[in-house]
Amino acid sequence: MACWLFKSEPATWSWDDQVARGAAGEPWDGVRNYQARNNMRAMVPGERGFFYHSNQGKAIVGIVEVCAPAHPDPSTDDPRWECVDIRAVRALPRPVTLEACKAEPRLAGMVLVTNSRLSVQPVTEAEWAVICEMGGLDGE
DNA sequence: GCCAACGTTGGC
DNA sequence: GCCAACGTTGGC
Repeated sequence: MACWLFKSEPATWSWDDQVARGAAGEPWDGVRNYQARNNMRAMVPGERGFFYHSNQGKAIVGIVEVCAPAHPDPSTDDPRWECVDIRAVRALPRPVTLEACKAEPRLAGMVLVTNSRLSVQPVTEAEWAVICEMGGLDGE
């Protein structure tokens, strides 16, 4: 199973907003970047991702699950754009900051570190495990 | 608030 | 198809 990372500015859509949606989840709409869209197209329901707060917080704060495969983005009529739905799974006991990721040698190749502008990113299994450990989870 | 990095657009 | 101009993102 592939792992992912979703970035959001908390002022626009925060982890708390995501949690408030509960099991119904929320379309991850508004993405207007081909690489990010392609990543969402590759997602399969049940796969998990990290939820990252950009700008304010700059930390991975929770884990989400893809609950609907890619479908047309409801926020536009442009057929080029698609999105998946995600739902909150759990918060990380300890948020993992961008600073901490940069300081961890095992995460040197992580997209969040090397291309911070990509809003929907792939995460390797190894990176997933390291961040779970840093965040206070044994594995997930 | 600044600015560097990056992606997209559009003229040629 | 190239590339300059522009807009946006996001760390600092």
